[in-house]
Amino acid sequence: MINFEDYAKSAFTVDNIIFGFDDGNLKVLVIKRGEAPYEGQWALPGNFVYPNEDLDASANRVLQELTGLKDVYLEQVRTFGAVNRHPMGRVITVAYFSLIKITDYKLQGTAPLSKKTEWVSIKDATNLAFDHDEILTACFNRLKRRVRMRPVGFELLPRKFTLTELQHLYEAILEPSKEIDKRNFRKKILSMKILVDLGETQEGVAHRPAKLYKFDKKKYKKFVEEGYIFEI
Amino acid sequence: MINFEDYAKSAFTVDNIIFGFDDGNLKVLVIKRGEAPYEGQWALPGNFVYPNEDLDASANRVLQELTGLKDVYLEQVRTFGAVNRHPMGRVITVAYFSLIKITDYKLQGTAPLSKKTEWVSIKDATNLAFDHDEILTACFNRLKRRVRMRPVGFELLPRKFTLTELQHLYEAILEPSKEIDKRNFRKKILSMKILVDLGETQEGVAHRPAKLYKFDKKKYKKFVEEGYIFEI
DNA sequence: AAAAGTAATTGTAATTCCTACAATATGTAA
DNA sequence: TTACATATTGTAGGAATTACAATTACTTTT
Repeated sequence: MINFEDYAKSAFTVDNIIFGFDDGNLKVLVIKRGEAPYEGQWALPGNFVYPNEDLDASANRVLQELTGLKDVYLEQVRTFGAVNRHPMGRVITVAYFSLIKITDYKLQGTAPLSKKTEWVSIKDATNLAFDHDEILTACFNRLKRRVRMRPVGFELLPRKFTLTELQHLYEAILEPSKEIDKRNFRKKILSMKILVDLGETQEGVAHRPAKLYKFDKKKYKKFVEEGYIFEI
Repeated sequence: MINFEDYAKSAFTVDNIIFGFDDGNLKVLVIKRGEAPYEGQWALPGNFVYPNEDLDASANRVLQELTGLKDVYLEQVRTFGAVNRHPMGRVITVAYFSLIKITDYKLQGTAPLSKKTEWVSIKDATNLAFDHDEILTACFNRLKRRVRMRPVGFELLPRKFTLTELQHLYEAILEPSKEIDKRNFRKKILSMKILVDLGETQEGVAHRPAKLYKFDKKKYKKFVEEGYIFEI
């Protein structure tokens, strides 16, 4: 139970919007609130920033408490501070988003918290508590832009993936735009030379198995130093 | 004199980095601090967020108190909250930047505050108080990106401008990249059809006078609704 | 064993966009 | 009248983007 007196007249929090990709859909992790305000409603994961905690550290903590994961992609998006955004006082929140490999999360299994969590498709994540609809929209918009300018999409895929999976990821995120041409997408991605053909293929599929690739982070970094600019 | 007790254990502020364009150079407005900490050092303009004030409103207030201007381009950039960024306690700051027509500021003349302010070229704005060097860098980087994806450069120019002035503006902001080809720049900008030829020319110059243009905001908005994406 | 089903893989031509590059025009100052 | 300073304009070559469909490799069904 949070005692608001402890946080003085005003408080600040971080919210960490956790994105995952599963079953061809972009998903976000939501939490059912166990206490007022908005008890019983779904909300985005967040927490107060501790007095001796940097902002990024706080966002990472929220992630780790929920998923057990650390060292994942994390990006600050925007700070929300409308005077009445929190019914119990002035609370300013710094919004972050994380990109995780949803399979890793599944392996962790039980979340170490008693909170009820759920992955929901981005389009179904509405009517959230507080101003979380607005926060989610801002984070999703940022992700759409980010994914086109930096190779962060790989953070959402398993280490080994097929080109079709990668394309589906882009389609799920950029959705409203028209669908992507298979040949042109492959041409473009492969021409970047930041994927490694692992020489392996899919197993257990009822059709021609696809080749598996992985993202070559070191090579990408080297290219960046040489002035390369990722864009899709 | 600020009494830190009033802001409890932690406080939040906004910093508003005010950019102007003058004499072919991108400039920022800095303030000489009149009190501890960092007394006598240059700093970025900022202030505490009042209890009943939204964040954007707070940033606008900082701008207006300094320049008398309102209704100018304002954008939130990032929030800085390192535990020890402020020597007198935990202070989290939300960084914004504003783009103003420096000529308008000059007309205002005397700043209504007793603070000593100065326009300095972006490259000379170093050794600022607090973590303001880092904040300025973040805002400048954001501006570089923004100016290529949205037609915000016009906010820094007088209402009527020449194509050469516009090009110089882009060169000043994107500087480190190679200089822009005159013909290609004009072709590109004019092909966007978001500039209006005012049918007037420069006066008082010792050479062929250039045509004056203005940015057609309404037309741009209509194009955006039709799916147009500005890029330079 | 053959056929049907399913998704993976691959190339080319047309078009659009980007880049490099220099001569002429229009004003003021000497 | 000449010198000076900057404004204005076009074209050709190369690069990137787009549109578009047949063949391949594997599993499942008959």
